Amino acid sequence: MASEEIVELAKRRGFFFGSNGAYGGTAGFYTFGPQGAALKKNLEDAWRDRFTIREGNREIEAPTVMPEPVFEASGHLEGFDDMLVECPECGESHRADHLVEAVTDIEDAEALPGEEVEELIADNDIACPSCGTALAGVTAEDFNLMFATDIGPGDGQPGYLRPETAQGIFVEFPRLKEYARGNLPFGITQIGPAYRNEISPRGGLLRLREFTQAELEQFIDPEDDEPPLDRVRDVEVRLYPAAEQEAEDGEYVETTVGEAVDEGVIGSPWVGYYLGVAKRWYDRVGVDLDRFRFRQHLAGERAHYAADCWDAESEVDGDWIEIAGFSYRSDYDLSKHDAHGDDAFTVFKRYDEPKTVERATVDPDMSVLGPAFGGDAAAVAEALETLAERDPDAFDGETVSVEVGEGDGAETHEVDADVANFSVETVTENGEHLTPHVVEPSFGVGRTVQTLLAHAYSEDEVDGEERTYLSLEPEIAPQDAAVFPLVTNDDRLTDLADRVAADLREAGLAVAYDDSGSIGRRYRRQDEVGTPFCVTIDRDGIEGDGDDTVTVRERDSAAQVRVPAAKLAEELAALRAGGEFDALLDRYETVATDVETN
RNA sequence: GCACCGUUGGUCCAGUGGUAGGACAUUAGCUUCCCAAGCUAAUAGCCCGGGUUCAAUUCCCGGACGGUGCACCA
Repeated sequence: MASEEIVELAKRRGFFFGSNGAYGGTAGFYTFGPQGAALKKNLEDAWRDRFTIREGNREIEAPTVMPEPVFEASGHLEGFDDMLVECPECGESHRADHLVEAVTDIEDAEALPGEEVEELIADNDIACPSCGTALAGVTAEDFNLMFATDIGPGDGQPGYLRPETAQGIFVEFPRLKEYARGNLPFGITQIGPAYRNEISPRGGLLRLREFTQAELEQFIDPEDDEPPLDRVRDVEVRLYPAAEQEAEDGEYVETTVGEAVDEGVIGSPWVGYYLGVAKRWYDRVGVDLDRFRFRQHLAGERAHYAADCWDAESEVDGDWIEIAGFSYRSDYDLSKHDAHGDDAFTVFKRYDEPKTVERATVDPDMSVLGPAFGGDAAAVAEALETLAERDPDAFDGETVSVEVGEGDGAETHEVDADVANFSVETVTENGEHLTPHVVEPSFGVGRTVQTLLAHAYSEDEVDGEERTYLSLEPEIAPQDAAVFPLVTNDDRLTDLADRVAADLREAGLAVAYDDSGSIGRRYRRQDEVGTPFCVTIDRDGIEGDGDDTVTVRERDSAAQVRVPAAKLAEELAALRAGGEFDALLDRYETVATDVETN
């Protein structure tokens, strides 16, 4: 399949299309049409079913706009931008930090301030790689990939559209841990939009400026918590480890989750567990597993906090695209927010047995320190505490000397040892505060939609006529069924068709009704949007002795079976929930149609 | 951001310095008992702005959008 055909079909049939066409269009923004929105919603429901409900996690919904300090803490404000220099001669833009790194020993020029990078460019006579023009004196412009906005009127506080849904979970951790009653492990999910002001949006739904993520943040105790690996131990996975990617003739490793974890191919059992869960889920929603792999991030591609990171990749139109990332983020995110935010981003971990420890403490007599040291008194007391922990022997003498202040203002004070009230106490510790580690499976919903369409796109011949159809899973297809009166010149058929469609809708099924054109044309319309079952009301079904029956036609095979109208909603609901159409062929009368697919 | 190419009914395309044509689709009617059938009719379009010109969908410049390559992708 070619993605042009998908794009054309998507536009024509209402899956997705570039937004704001009436105003010239806006790059990086796509609108999901009726079919696409339904498909996407079904996919999100399937994700929620698997990663929230069945994993015992809880879902939240956080705002998409967040204040600046959140991103100071997360590192996005500092690290989520690129320093660009534009050549005055040829107009080419280059990464300023990369240019500097290329000619100096500096390894992380991205961390340097702009002025310094500009100086380095001038001092090293760096020239434009494209045309050779000297770049000295050219301003290094920061281009931050976050959308900025103002919160509130006037000089309200600066805010940003979240570049990932994850931050909405991390910042609320102090409260979320309460809802988990302080117990690890627990998982929080969120499905929603995220925003990145991409320099160059490309490839339909593949790189957008607004896109939907489905993320799970699994909070764990790194020492004690282990994933239920046995549930997925036998799941077969195609792995593309970093070592194989770097090798001359690197190959896929076909193995099982259990083996890969046991042999250390997958570094983290938690990551391994979610690779297994995800693999099964991708199969369920209709990803072609022959065009699917897990690729490990190369060392250089990994974020510095990620111990191990794997992407789920699908092949679309000859290219491998990232559709999910599975990373072990350690305590990076929570530690950052703990340091920047007001609340504690830790949980209290109770020891199995309370520990009795001897601890050196001081209880300085402030009524002495106060008059003696004035404004420095509090600092002196604090210094005494620190000293007691570090060097209890210092309190053996008559006086204790502590240093207060920093740099030039530093002062050494002598304190009488007995004023410090030094003692070694025996205290009972019931536990400790620990910063949970985070395992993050993060899914791109739009990219998965694109994958499903590409993998479902099929062409064959029915009765010698070419047809295009989407072989979508019934659970995912935008419509559950379509209802047709075979012909419209018989009120009995149209009346029953109306009734059948209404009944199915009342039963919660998404049903299309179509009485326009020939029956073949109507089948093709539904085939092209992937409707798995078409229900046709014909005269044979109403003229017999017994109850009314209708025919149900399966999309891919065009096989038909005659089902009592009264049973229809129940049977279609079962099919949507994963039932096999072939089982209907056994239980009901099949309909000879002389139709051949190949 | 840069370079090249492109943009004509809903979709896919043809074409022209004097404002356009096809195919498919859609709608209505006739016909019609199972896979894009037929007949009749209808709806519907030159991406936006500026320039040249008596006249621009067509030529020129700029922009937007799309494709490809470069760069980028925490």
